[in-house]
Amino acid sequence: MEKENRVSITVIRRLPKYYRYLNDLLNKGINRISSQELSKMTGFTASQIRQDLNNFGGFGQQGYGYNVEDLHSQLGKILGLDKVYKSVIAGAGNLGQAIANYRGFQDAGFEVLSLFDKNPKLIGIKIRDIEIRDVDEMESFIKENGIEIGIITTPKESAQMIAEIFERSGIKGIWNFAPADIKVKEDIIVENVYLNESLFALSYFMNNKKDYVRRD
Amino acid sequence: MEKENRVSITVIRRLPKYYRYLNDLLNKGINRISSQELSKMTGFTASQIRQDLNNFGGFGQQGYGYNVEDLHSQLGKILGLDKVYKSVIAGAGNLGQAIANYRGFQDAGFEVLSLFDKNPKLIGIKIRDIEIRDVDEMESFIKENGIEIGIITTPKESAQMIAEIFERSGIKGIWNFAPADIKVKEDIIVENVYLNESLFALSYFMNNKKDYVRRD
DNA sequence: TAGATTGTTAATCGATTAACAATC
DNA sequence: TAGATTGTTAATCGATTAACAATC
Repeated sequence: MEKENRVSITVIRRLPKYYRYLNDLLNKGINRISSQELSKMTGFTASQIRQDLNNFGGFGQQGYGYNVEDLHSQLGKILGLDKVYKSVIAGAGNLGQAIANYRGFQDAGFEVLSLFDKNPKLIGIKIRDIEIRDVDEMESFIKENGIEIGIITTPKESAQMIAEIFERSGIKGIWNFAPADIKVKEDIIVENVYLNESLFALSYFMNNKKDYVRRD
Repeated sequence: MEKENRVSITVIRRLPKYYRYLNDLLNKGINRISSQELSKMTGFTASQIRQDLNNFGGFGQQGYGYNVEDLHSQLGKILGLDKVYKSVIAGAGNLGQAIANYRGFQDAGFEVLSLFDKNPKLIGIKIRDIEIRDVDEMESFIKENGIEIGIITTPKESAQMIAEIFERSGIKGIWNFAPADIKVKEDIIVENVYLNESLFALSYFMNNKKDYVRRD
């Protein structure tokens, strides 16, 4: 809704972290927090935290700090977590099933309506009430059910083909776990989770410990 | 081996991407590439690519570009992918099983020797030859087998406890999938994969499309 | 040799940190 | 009122881009 001049991506990537910490505070029953205390928890500087939050408005109060519940709910709105998103998972292997099973995503408003696979052995099986269907039915399922998010957990060879089905079906966002760059039209948002790249970075840091110990 | 003054983390995080593209080129039988061509493929500027690579040495040749096979192998060495790492997975649910099953990691030299869980129903089962053992045996298993990497795929409530077992056992690097910050002694490298944060970022970008369409 | 492309320095841009007046 | 802490501007730091001489 804001007509801000586009908040930088590095800021956006920190928001979910703030949100998570605020959630922890909420669960602990703490209802007031200063940027300094948040700094200790998150490792970001207090200055940066205040700067980040002020991209979206002045949520704090001088002399007091931030109200945890309020800030949590504001960040939730900013991140779009006040809505429910319907999603499907393409690829019903272990990773797809792991995501379908994970309560955390459902709790945050991301609902998985179906898994899809081409393996006949999997088709018909249910993961926590969520049926695995034939990938041939995916396009019509997405259209009929107003699915907004498509999740790719297939091998990389199938990723582009799946992405194209998503595109044809009117999907708005793709969460891609395949180690491949998928190409879709510009207004579809693609968020990649490159597990390889994360593992390789771990490997690098392990081999160059001296330089990176206690990095953040 | 290098005694460089510590290459910036943003550079390190791009290396696995270069490595992946070079791997694709290798598989296509292409043996020569310029920074300009790499730029087109990766979306990074040619200038940035040359800068990044020159943190580690001059791998190119004026007037020619880079030899794909050579650069690939150099990056592999830099990332530490020329070694084999022994790892164990704590948490034998879907996510743990997905990782144990994923050939890509084994191919890159990350070998999973065992999964661990506390659920008696899972203990004894094998995932692709990899046995699921009782988490009570984890510490001794790690010590006896010289395990270097511990992977956490448990619910967040158990993550810290698992991390402490890893620490006691002499683990050198932790790949953490639990949405929690784990605290271990400084010289253990921790690489976190926060799936929630990735999903929330997707949600944000979907809700602010106008500003972020065709971001990179 | 002429053309191409690197390696590297300098210029620019953007992000982080510091500082402090405003104010609860 | 005194103390605390924000919101915000200015200063610093670091990362990216541009430019070009070196050289294959």
